[in-house]
Amino acid sequence: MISEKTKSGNLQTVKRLPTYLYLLNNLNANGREFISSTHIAAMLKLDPTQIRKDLAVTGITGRPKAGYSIPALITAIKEFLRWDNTTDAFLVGTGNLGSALLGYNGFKTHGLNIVTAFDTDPAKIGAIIRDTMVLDISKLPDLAKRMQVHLGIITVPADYAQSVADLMVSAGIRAIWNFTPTNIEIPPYVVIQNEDLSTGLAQLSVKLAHVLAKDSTASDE
Amino acid sequence: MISEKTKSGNLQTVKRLPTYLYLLNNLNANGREFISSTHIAAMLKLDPTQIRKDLAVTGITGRPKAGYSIPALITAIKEFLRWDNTTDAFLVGTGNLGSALLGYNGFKTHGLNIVTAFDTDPAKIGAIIRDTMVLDISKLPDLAKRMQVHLGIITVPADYAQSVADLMVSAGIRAIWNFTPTNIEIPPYVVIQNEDLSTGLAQLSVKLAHVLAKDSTASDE
DNA sequence: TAGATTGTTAATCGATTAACAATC
DNA sequence: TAGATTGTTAATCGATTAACAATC
Repeated sequence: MISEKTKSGNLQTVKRLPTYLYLLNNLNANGREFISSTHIAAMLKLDPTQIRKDLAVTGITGRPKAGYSIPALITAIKEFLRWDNTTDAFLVGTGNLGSALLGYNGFKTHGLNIVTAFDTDPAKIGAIIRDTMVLDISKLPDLAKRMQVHLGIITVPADYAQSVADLMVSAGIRAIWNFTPTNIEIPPYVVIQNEDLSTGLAQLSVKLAHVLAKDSTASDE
Repeated sequence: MISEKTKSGNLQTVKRLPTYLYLLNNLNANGREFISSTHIAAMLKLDPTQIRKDLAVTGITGRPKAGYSIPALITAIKEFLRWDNTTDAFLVGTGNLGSALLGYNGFKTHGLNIVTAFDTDPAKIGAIIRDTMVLDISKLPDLAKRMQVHLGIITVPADYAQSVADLMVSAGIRAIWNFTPTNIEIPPYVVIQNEDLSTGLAQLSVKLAHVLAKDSTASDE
């Protein structure tokens, strides 16, 4: 029942879909049934044509004058993002960030289920952090194969990121969510998503400097 | 001593600079003094021309045959990103993610100093989380003005994000790092950086589905 | 010197935005 | 009906990549 054309859309579109989904869920909770691209665009300060192009990848068509069915869009976006089914994942590294991710409830509505956490620290192994058991990392390969887990989350110190990734790959993990600044090398049949916070901080720093600089030159404009 | 041309570069370049910086710091720690765009490109799997274009925004020029001075690049990138001086910040919301950010040591090397945390929960107010004091949110406006804090980090539940942002803006905060999925409305003289994890998860989900789908159609290629 | 490398201009690629006929 | 809205093609914009003279 997956779209035959596999019109996967571009990655920029994929990045915007969760934003639309969040907005649509709010509208839906308010009992609203239809929404036009014009209205979505106004709320998100985006271009209406872009909204229509983005929504087109879900296969949902709108109705002239009425717009798009909100429940239909919600279902279709979730299906497109594979958030309609649960994907099991392993997390390695139960420090501050790892523990925070284990406790983040939002993942459940995004089809992500962190089934087991791993660490090397004997003080942590055997513990239960936010309802998730922490096992010795040596147990990962065997468990990954038995549980058919394909997604791995890396929240270890940067120096260990590559070796954890290597272990994951050898265990059959096919997708890695990397929260370290390390540039991890992986084979072509594995995908990686880098979620390094310093990237966002860099952008914010530059933007802040820019907006503060404008203050002093305001008289020039 | 800030560049007179204010050649701010594009945001894509800014996103890549922390990656270069991390790599350069590693090379520097190994005692290496020069590196060419060709070698950086090979290590990061990027285009050499893109590396040269990106590095040009820092004002550092390379030497034909030798490449770029690693220490000079490190200094220049840090200066460009404003990571050479410390910026004070407030954090609102001391849940799982907020606590994790308070404990993240990496921020120090990026010039970010979270001076105070805020919450509304009486059980948390007065506590000290990872060496940072937690105050009642009602203290934020006064303190922001007295301490001249311009950067705010939002790690509250999504429903409260807008009201926290409004409070920050009224207190003189000029840059907001938003970790909620909420589309926050801000005046034009304030900048925002959205760091919603679900965006990255969406991309990874689609990529994983794509790579798993390839397995079954491998015979077609 | 010979050749690896830079810095920059031109060409290409991809994503965003504009224009507009079709439609309910 | 009149007009708000869709879906799509064409135009524009911006970022990446190719080409290459200058250079150490």
